[in-house]
Amino acid sequence: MNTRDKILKAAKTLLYEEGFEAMSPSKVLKLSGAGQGSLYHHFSGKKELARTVLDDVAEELNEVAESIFDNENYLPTEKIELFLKRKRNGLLGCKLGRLANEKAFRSEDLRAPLEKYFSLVLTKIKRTLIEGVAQNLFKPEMPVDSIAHLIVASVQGGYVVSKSLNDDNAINQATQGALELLRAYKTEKQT
Amino acid sequence: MNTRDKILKAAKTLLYEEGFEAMSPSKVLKLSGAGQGSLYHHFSGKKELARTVLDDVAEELNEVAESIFDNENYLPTEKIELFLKRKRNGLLGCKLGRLANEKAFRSEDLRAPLEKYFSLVLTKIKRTLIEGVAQNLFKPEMPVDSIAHLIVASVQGGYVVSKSLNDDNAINQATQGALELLRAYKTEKQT
DNA sequence: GTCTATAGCTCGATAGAC
DNA sequence: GTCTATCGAGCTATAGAC
Repeated sequence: MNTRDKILKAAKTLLYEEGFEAMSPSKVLKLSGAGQGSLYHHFSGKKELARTVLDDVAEELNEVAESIFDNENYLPTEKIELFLKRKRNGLLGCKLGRLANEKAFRSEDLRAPLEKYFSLVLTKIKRTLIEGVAQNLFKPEMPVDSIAHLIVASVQGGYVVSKSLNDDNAINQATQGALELLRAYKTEKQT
Repeated sequence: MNTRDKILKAAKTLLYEEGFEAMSPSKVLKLSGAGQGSLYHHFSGKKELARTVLDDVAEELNEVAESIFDNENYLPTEKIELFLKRKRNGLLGCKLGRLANEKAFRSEDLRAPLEKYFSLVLTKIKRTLIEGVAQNLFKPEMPVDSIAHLIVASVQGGYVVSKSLNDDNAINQATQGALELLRAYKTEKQT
């Protein structure tokens, strides 16, 4: 692995585990094994390094979402279920959502990967719900927009509650709750 | 207002607006107008200052929750509705939940106020749901534990999504979604 | 109890040899 | 392209006058 990639890998780990503010260039360089100047040879600074990492992370998470929601092997109802039933460790957190509260993410350049990912996921879920209604799997009165938001929020909020309670399972209870509630919007066509 | 209170007030503002890491003692002192030594006369350091502020914030938020869930004037269904319909500005964030992802909050001493508040709220919501079932307002098959988690997560996750999208209303869509889904668990006794 | 001065450290970033 | 050395600024905390 070349120096640039080693730096990116170290930055990715630190962004996930400690966040942006705590990811100091010196920590990145120490973890990557690279020398001091290398970071500023490959990147204009800490911000650009983080942005490069986060564009990559957003792409990864988007591929996970695609593997569920753009997969023709599943029914709309199954897609929603698969997304909500993913096993998540609440004490780790979402690689993007965990950063949303940091001061630096009020600026467009750092927030952009978060906006891109959440927009995409919300769109995919909304479309899936609409398809479910069209296929008579969900009841027609389903408010797709607000329910798409709720589904995403149940994951992100689950992480927050898990971390606050130091309970890795709180997030799974939240997504389980969303799943239970959604059942009521299924038609009799369902098992 | 005495110096200690001025310092607490400034720290409270900065914790809410910028978080713990970004709340430097120098900023606190500048905002409060107090001199350098005062902070360390009244508090052992930055951590104890934050803990004092957060115990206070947890108490405030708990009083809000009590005003809804421990109020005999409302039906259980109305209590849940009031909680979910509170107008929230998604770009501000929860004074406690916004801190959950910071590194310093992995230690017990800083996390304690967050755990206390979320435990209390979850307990109150769960109890309210159980009362609702007992009064035949909610259907008996309602899974109260996971739904209580979902309700809290819809708020906390709503803030995360709002900040990520820079959309102050995303949180209201998420809580609205929770409300819509809950409707299906209401009995015919409801209007 | 409040102030000014300053310690020791780490931050993000730069200079310049090789 | 990678390294070592170092900058100025801001960090958390302490010393000591009043």
